[in-house]
Amino acid sequence: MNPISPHTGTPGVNLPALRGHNAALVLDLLRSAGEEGISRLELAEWTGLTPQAVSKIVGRLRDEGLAAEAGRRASTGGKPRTVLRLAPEAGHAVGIHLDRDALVAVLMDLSGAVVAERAAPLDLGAGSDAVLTAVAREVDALTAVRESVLGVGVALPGPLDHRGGVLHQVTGFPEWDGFPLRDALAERLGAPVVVDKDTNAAALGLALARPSGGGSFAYLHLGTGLGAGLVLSGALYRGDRTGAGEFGHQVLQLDGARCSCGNRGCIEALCLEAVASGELARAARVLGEGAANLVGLLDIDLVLLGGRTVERAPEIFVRGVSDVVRGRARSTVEVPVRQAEGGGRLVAEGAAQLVLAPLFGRANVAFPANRN
Amino acid sequence: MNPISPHTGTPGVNLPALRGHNAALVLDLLRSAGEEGISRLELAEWTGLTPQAVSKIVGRLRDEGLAAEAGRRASTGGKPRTVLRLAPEAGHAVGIHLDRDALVAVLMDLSGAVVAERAAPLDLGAGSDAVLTAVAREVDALTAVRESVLGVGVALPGPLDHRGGVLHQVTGFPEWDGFPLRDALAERLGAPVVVDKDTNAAALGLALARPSGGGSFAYLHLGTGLGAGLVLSGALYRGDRTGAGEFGHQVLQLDGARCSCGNRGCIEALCLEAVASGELARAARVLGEGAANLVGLLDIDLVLLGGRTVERAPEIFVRGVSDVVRGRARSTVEVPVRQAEGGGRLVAEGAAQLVLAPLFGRANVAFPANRN
DNA sequence: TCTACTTAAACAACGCTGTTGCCAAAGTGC
DNA sequence: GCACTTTGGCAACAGCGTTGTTTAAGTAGA
Repeated sequence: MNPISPHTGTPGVNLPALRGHNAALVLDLLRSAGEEGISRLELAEWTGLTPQAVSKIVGRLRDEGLAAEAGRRASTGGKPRTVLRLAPEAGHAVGIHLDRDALVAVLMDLSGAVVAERAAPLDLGAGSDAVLTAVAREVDALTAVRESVLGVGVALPGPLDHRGGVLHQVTGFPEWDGFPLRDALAERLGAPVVVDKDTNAAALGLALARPSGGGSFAYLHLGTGLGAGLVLSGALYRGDRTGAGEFGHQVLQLDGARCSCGNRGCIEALCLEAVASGELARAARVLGEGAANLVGLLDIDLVLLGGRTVERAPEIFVRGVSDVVRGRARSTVEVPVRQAEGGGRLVAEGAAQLVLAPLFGRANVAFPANRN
Repeated sequence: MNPISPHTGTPGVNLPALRGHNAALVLDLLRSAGEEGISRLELAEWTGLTPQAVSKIVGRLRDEGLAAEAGRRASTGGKPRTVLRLAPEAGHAVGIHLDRDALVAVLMDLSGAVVAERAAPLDLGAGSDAVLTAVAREVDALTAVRESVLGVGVALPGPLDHRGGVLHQVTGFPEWDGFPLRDALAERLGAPVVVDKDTNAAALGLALARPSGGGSFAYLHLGTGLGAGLVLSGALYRGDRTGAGEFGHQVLQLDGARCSCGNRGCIEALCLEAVASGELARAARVLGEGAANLVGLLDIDLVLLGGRTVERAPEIFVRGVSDVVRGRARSTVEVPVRQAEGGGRLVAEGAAQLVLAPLFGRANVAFPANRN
């Protein structure tokens, strides 16, 4: 039998697919425009479609309750442009961040605004049933009043398979190996569920928060471990087995100190050892060398830092990483290093965006019946 | 003014764009099918389009001379399927590989077969006029008889900007800095020209030669320098400034030996130093550590090795890199390490594919009026 | 040799897409 | 008030893939 089966290749595009693509595109521009709104003619310019086509698409979105008119611009000598805005309350998503010892949950509307938030302690090692119960409790609490909940996004430490929503051996918790989290949770909640790595969710959330669609950045997460989320040319890059972003075990020191993974000289080992001994500047420098490797290898424009360890002393890490990245730059283009905004809610927000992003054509997500 | 200008975002899709996409898709499947050919119904299964839609598309391709019927399959109880094949002679592309001391040129037909080949010594430092003259001579020699030459692809060591076709300071040859190679050559030849890094061209050629569309691999080129070409989920990844694949100056040894780039512990420095002292196994091991970093970071399925230094002792390098990659693997999936096929012609073939790939929707190429 | 059946591909009518041409609506400026 | 500018809806249209039907070209069995 052929190793490659039909229908897994690049899909052909028919008229419904075209319609969906253009509608998602317009919806994404409405989302980006936010409170300020955007006119039909501007949508036409941005999409390259004719104004009339945009009018039709906007009309359909209005009929579905996803968009609404909201005032008008100042006139430039003729009829003033009608401002269109996304209807944020037309849909909601729940985002769940499962960490080793805590659970953070948010309810997000279509605009990306968090409308409700919960947090609870959690023992990820307490077994699947206890964790599922905890998740269900938070989801129920958040969605008690709301309707129009499109789905639940769950982000947790990897490794896992985002397509199937199946966990591999979550670091330190071997009992999760092979657990079909997505399907188990979907059945329990009676709602669609998406599962992804915490770093991927964070990167997706940060990508959607950026004004421009394009651009490439790395989100480096330094907490109890070290991982990365990669956004390349505007799209979250997960790799074919959700393995991309394995940043912590990049070797940075041949024959260096032994790491818990069995190899030597991993960034994570070097970095965490420096943190443990209180030498944050040295940890930042090590992180910076790894970041500079990423920047060079992947032509990255921006480095964002997050995670509990970073949040404890953000200036030291931003400064330290920035210095190394600037020093190693081979191009004249400056690559900024910043702390990721969002703080403790960052991953949960990204988890909610796992559900919302496909509506805006920003999928790269394991939602059922999606190509990625 | 808005930092992001209209029409640079994700483009809307209208009917001509849809038609072009589907036609390119079918053409790509015809290309992949090669000598064996493919039937209309198989095309329909692979694209997800209806058989009737495929029939129409195939009809148009036949009218344009790009496809032809070529016999029929064995019957399975009814009318036998008509086999369709790409018409390889319907178009040709020239691929030029400019290296520091040599020029390799190929003439390639639509199927990817090399129909003519030339090689000549070259001094990349002899000035733009001399190099352009040499290129024009080879192009003229290759295209003397042929018509239907779609364009010329040029691959050379970076850094450069593939979108604008402008060189930056080619390592060791500062006089090329800022030279608009694409436009200068296009004017001289009177034909469309595409310019890209040698490693990118090689990776593109290797990607198109693979049977499956998807998959991620890294092509590592070890010659007078060390670089990489990255194919991620089936698409060549160049980065927004053609900077991706800067593999040689990944730091692998903090505070290691000084590299020509000014930093310390770069893979290129470590690797080439080992090569210079005849310790190929050590060079291979260093290369392997870098490769294992890539494999982990980018969830890569396959590592291909090429370049003159590798070709001098391929078994040593394949074995050495493979051992390290296997030893560092964190997943159960085996990542094969192989020598890249194509030998000295690899980059020139990839350069020709820079021209052809857009026809098959495999663009990711700086061709005029292309989105990437 | 004939008939029934199966499979492939073309033909015709269709629905839906974005596009084009035209016109009403809603402002500004003199 | 009038001329002009700009926005956006309405109607007709061309072109896309889809659906329903027919024709072509084989196999299998009596």
